[in-house]
Order: sequence, then C-alpha cells, then structure tokens
Amino acid sequence: MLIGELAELAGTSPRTLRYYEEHGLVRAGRDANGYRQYDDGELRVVHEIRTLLASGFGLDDIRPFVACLRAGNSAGHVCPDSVAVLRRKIAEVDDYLGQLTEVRERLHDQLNQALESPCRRAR
Amino acid sequence: MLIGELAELAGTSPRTLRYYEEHGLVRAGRDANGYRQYDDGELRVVHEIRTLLASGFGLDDIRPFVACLRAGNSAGHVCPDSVAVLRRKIAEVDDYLGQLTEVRERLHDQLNQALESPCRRAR
DNA sequence: CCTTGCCTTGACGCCGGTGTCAAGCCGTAC
DNA sequence: GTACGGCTTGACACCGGCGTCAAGGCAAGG
Repeated sequence: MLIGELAELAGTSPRTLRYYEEHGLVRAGRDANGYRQYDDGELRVVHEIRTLLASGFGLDDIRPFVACLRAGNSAGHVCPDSVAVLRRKIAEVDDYLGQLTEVRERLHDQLNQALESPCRRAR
Repeated sequence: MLIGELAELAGTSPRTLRYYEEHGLVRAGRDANGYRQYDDGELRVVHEIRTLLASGFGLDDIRPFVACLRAGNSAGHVCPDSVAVLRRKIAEVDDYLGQLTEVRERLHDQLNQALESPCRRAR
C-alpha cells in the first residue's frame, strides 16, 4: 500500500503519515522507487494513533499503545506500559476537569453578577 | 510608576506588560526619558487581564473587559460587550467539559478493560 | 515529447503568551 | 571616568501537530 492510499483509508494526509513515521510510530518499507510501502496492519496502527490524539494524548504517549498493537494484542491499551500512560492521562484529565469546572463556576458567577448590576457604558 | 515596578506589583514581567500594550490592553504614558509611565489604575487592569488569561480567555477576548474597567465600572465583566464574551466563553467551556467528560469515560473503560484482559507483552 | 499524478526530502508557517538575548540610551553613585 | 541598573526597541525561541510550498524523481498514457 502506498502512502496516499493509506492516508485515504485512515482519513488523514501523507504529510501526517510521514510525520508519524519520523516520530517512530508508523512503519514503512520501501519500493525500488523509494516509495513507502505499507503493511496492511499499519491501518490499525494509524487508527489507534488518531483515536488517542483525539483524546488528548501526545505522540510520545501513544508509542506504548502502538508497541502493544504490534505485539499482537487485539487492542493497544491492554499492555502494562499503555496502562501506566492511561492512568496518568486519566489523572491529568480529572485534574483538568476540576480546574475547568472551577473556571466555569467563576464565569457563571460573573455572568449572574453582571445581569444584576447596573453599569456605565464602556468607552 | 515605571514598568519594572508595575510588573513587580502585578506579579509578571516587563516583557509581558509591553506585549499587552502592543495589543492595546494596557496604557502607558512616556517620561522625558522615553520610559513608560503607568497610571495607578493600570494595576487593576493588569490583574483583570491575568485573571481572565488564567480562565482560558485570549487577549482579544479580554479587550472589552478592560474597556469596561476604564469606563469606571467596579468590575470588568458588567458591561454588555463583556457579557457577550462571557456567554460565549461559558458555552465554549461547557462544550469542552462535555468532550472532556466523554474522553474521561472512554479512558476509564479502556483501563477497566485492560485490567480484565490478558495481554502478550509489548515488543 | 509532454502532461499528469503519484511519490520523495527539506524547510518554513501557525497559534499565543512569554523568555531571552542584543545593542543601546539614561541617570546615579562611586 | 566608569560601573551599574533600569529602561528602550527588535527579533528569535518555544511547544505540537500538522499545512503547505519548493524542487525534483518516477511511471503511465496521450
């Protein structure tokens, strides 16, 4: 499979696939051409990457998940390394959720206060 | 008040104050020196900016709040323009909270699933 | 032969708020 | 005189995941 095809199948771009490869996530062989040749399994890898990215993971965090998939597991998150990252990310997300909730309340308070208060016009 | 003093009082840096000025948020007069001379009121302005930045606002969003303060209001969020931004931001935050919550659940599910599943070692 | 369309590597742009370095002016203290 | 500390403007560096342009190779089809 060539890079354009894989990109199409994975719903992304060749540029992106090269980027992933450059960061050690996706693997490709080479044609006599010099063209990248992708194994069928890489499609799953790319999907895994995209899903995790969408969940707020960074490429570095994703590496263990890819390794896990390559090791023949049915999912990338079942290996110890993945689990460790998973736990860390969950903690981060929880933390962030907490902060965001506080912010939300502050903003709500300000809004309510504004709706009750008179104001001079700005400028 | 000179830039270093204001920076100190506001808990930030001269660089940052110049940046705010460059973006039309903070105002400064000039000495014969060419040195920036700050009015006392600017301290409140800078505080307002910092607070809003910490809540996830961008500098552009903050502008109406500053205008509101300058208009003599006791708080930056009581003017119509500020309220509009406030509503928009609240909506953004709510939306983001929703997404983050979904992500959190996905991650929890994956973690639980991982804890039940056997796995081959990665690599 | 020329076009078209795939591929290659390399490199800069973006976003946003700041750190940081450069080179130089100003005033005060020694 | 000179050293020092505060100020000035200008400009590059950072982070991360790409978009996008440049310049070129390779294969197929007219």
